[in-house]
Amino acid sequence: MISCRACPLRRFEIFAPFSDDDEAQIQKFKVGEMIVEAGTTILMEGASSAQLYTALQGLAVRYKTLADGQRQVINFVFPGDFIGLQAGVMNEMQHSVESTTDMRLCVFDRKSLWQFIKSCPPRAFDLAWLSAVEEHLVAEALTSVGQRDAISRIAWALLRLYQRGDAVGLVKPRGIFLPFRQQDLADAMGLSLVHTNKTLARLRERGLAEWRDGWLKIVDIKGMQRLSGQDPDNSVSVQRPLM
Amino acid sequence: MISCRACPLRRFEIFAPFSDDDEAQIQKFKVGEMIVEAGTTILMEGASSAQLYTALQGLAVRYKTLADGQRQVINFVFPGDFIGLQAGVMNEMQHSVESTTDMRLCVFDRKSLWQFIKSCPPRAFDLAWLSAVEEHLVAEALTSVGQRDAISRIAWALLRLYQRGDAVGLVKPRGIFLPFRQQDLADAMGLSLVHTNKTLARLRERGLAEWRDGWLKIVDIKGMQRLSGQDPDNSVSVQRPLM
DNA sequence: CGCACTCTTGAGGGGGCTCAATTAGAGTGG
DNA sequence: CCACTCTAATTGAGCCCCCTCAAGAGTGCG
Repeated sequence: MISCRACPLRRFEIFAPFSDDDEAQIQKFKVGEMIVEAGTTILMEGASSAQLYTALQGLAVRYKTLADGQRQVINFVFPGDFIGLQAGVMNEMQHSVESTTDMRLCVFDRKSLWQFIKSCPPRAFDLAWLSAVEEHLVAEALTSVGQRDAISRIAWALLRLYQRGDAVGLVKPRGIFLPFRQQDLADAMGLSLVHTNKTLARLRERGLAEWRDGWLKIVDIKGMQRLSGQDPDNSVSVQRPLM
Repeated sequence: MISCRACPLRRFEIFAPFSDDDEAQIQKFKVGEMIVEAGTTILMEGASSAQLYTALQGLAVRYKTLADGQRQVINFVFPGDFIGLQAGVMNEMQHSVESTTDMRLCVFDRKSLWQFIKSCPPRAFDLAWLSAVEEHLVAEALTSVGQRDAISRIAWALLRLYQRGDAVGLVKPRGIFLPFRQQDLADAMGLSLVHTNKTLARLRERGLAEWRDGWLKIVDIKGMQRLSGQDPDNSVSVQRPLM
């Protein structure tokens, strides 16, 4: 088991720096690691999980399922994301989390969350911080889905995925490997699978971005930013704590 | 200035109970009250406010503005809602807050938030809790906007507004007074003003709900729940802390 | 009385939907 | 080694929901 000190995520500047004391506290809170295969349901809507997690490696999808089987993808999970805060703080998850790839997760015990907070109040602040960042991301998605047409939405989503991956070192020379299905992207942006597919083709034809066989390549960043309505100045991702 | 002990919001069961000690701590954190007129911008996107607020009376709208002037309403603000957590925890608001009616707000000093957390760990936990509830509400809106058609979205929104108002005692025999504009509802649900208006008319004709001159009356709750895709069992709102 | 704001209603067009069929790739088992 | 199955991506056809444009009514206010 990797110690928090040696956690490879810590070097990325998107994460707020740790004091040695913070580190010691969080190390005590950590109870182990978990490895799951692609396609595993890590947390289930309505469940009251005994564990909370931080994603260390791999990708996942957070989604809500409706009575008629429709699915809304709330967000994509990247390394460093804290999973299960809702269950920890309210008593029940309001959405499910399913791994898209094999994953390695840092495991925390829900019961000791309270103890953890008492011993280290500043970390409670971090919990709120994490949650506020999460809300911000969901609000941005809502804005995109509510106000923009298909090509802008898809451009926005691809750009966000790219930036989030970049912040945790996932970008390689040939692009970034994001093995989500087109259906996941469609369910995230409130579009049909068919129209998502056609819109991806349009982005390719217009020389803006390519996403084939899981590999995403942003060809024209400026063009993508313009299309997605993203402010180039504000494209720097917000810093947030790592638990 | 009303003391926290006498706060009229405390009696509503949607809010998690206070211990006397909690109350004393939060009273120290409170620095005053603020009255604003309808149409006031309380917090501005991009700003780093020195104050945080809890709405005591009146209604407001949280929204993001896009470069081209489009607007996405993220959520509606009801009494008991904490405003400005983003500014308190990240350094900048990611959306604006504008009052729809005259409002009375409880004012907290941002600088002392840190002190408050240290002195009262349980309340630090509440901050995370509040933030998680807020994220949940936004995720629900995203689900509605992303997956449902116009009439379902509007039905969902009206039902949510009604339930949220009911939880803080705003429902009168003739209904609930919600003086938002149709444009606000349209911007919240990602619909045009025109289509929102026509959809409201359809809800009226079908004997489901009426919203005229600011007064909202849910005529057929079961029908509205069915239409909005809301689970009747789950319609009870989640409990949350009051700051 | 003119201006501004909000709500309302009609008309026409298009963006994104559903239905349907095809291709490609990965298992799986005989 | 090849049928068979299953999943994911792709492409075409037709249609409808919701968009925009436009005009009008009701209300409050300077």
